[in-house]
Amino acid sequence: MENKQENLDHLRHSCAHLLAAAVMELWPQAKRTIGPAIENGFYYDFDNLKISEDDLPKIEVKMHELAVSWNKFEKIDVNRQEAKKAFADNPYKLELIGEFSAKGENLTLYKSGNYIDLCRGGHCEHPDRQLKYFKLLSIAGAYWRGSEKNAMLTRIYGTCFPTEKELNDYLAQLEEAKKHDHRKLGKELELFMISEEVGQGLVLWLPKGNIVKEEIEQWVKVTEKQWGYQRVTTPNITKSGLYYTSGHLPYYKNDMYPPMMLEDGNEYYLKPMNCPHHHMIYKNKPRSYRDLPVRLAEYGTCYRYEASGELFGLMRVRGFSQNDAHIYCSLEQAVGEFVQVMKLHEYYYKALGITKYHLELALRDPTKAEKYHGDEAMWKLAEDLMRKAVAKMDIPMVEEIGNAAFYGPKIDFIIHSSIGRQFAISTNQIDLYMGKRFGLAYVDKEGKEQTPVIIHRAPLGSHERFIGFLIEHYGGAFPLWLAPIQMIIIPIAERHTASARHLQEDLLQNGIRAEVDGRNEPMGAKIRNATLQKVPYMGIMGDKEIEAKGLSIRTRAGVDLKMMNFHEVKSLLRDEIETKR
RNA sequence: GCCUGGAUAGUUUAGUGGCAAAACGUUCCCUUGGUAAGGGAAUGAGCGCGAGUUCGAUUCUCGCUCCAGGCUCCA
Repeated sequence: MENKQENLDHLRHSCAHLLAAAVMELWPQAKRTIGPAIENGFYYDFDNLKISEDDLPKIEVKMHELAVSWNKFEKIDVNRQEAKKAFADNPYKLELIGEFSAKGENLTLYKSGNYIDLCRGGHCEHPDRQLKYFKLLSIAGAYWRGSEKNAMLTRIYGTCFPTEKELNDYLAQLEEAKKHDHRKLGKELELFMISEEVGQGLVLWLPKGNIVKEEIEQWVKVTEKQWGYQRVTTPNITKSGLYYTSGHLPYYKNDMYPPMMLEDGNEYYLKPMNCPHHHMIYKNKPRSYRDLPVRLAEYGTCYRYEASGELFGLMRVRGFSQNDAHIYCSLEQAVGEFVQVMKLHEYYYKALGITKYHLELALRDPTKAEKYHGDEAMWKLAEDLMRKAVAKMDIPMVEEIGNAAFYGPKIDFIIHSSIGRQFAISTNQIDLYMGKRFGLAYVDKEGKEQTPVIIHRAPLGSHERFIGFLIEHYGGAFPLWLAPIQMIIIPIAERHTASARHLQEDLLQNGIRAEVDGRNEPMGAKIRNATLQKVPYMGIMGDKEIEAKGLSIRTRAGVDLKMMNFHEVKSLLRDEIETKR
């Protein structure tokens, strides 16, 4: 398995060489930089190259032409002088050569056909036979070495497979993924919109999308009550002082909407997070160790002024409502509470059929101490507590250096969408820092004042991101309990419409979201429309059905469930609505 | 924020330096049907916004806004 991946990487890296060779033939003035294999293909970055996607086919043709003469990759060992001479006109390669030789690494060139590149190796054996099934996918800008301080290069993405079938399957999968894009489905199914007049990154929930949102929210309220949370509501704006206390101001000012100045001289900010508000509620009265843990939950609306290029459908927005809560507990309770938080995640995800996810432990970057608050011992303890809790679970975890919050490490749940995108849905922390900043306290058994540990958690992230994820997860075909329209009744002819309306009333009374398609269209057209709208159940009503006081049921998957009487229809739907969550 | 590309009826798209096209949708008429599109008619954009070039700009140029693919960032 591992070997297979390695072979694939070698193939793709070889293909990157081929891409660079073709580009250099077509645009000799371009400066090559690097060209690695990546998860689903490869890329190569160039400076001084101005091309558009229309040029990609031309490059592909040239690649096929060149590949014929590439019977092998020949390794050439060189010393520093030789390497420098070979890339004298390429500052990027010179930079790399300088670094490699400073580290004492051997310098190697690889020659294939007439093309030579600086490379540490890792290629396929027979490029002329193996480099056949590739496709250039897109071009993009990318900073040299990933730093926005550096030059913006032109990146060409492509992919390559050992066989034509694998390539075609992958390309078909990309096409399929486009159909599941939540932005496309959001428009087609009328779930949400973003209006230029309202503002970038500000979501307007349409009636159908709002049903999904409210169903989720209702479910969360019931569930979290059972799990020992108390619900609160806090306002969307706050005086600036709270954010100086938290330490977010002035450092994160750029990520907040600018303040409103009031006549009394106070600045008010739209809240970028709910934490300080919940802290104020905790602080509202003296707390005893007997009260702990205190778990305060809210679908809190936050605003963050994300950079315009970051905005992405529902997944990255400027205004959103978080499935947020803060748990105030003693140090001894922290691990147990954190375990419970992770179990709540598992409960939610299992119910929704989300099976692919992992944890990401975000630690601070020790070389950038100035970015972080708090002392060494606090960071160590917070990390240890979270690791202890994770050890009790069976969820894969990766570690990321440098992604920590400024006041502590965090653990994100990353869930994988059906079309291969990954999203950080939920951020969780054991926070040993903010309690002190906000002067939070409880009285312990000995009558001494202690600072509570704060656990931040948001299993379902924000409504916006989470529903965006669910749209892609289900491909728009929501389970019955979430479906905006649960059943559509299709009268065959106009004389059946009154009975259809009558049944609709009955279903509505039974808490089932039913509609009637009363248009003057043939039944086939109505079925087609309901199927495209991914309505779970269609109920056909004609003479036979009225006669038998029944309904002929068809699912959106095209399965004919035959005629049922009204009572059976109702219990079929009610049972499914109640059990499928 | 940065790079590249885009913006034409409610939606999806075609197109042109000289009156702006189609399909779907919507409305009406005919049809009253048995499991993924029955027929006809009408309606609807002045081509993202602003400026420039031109006799004339939706089309060319510049700026801006928004969208897409990336990069960077993400309390």
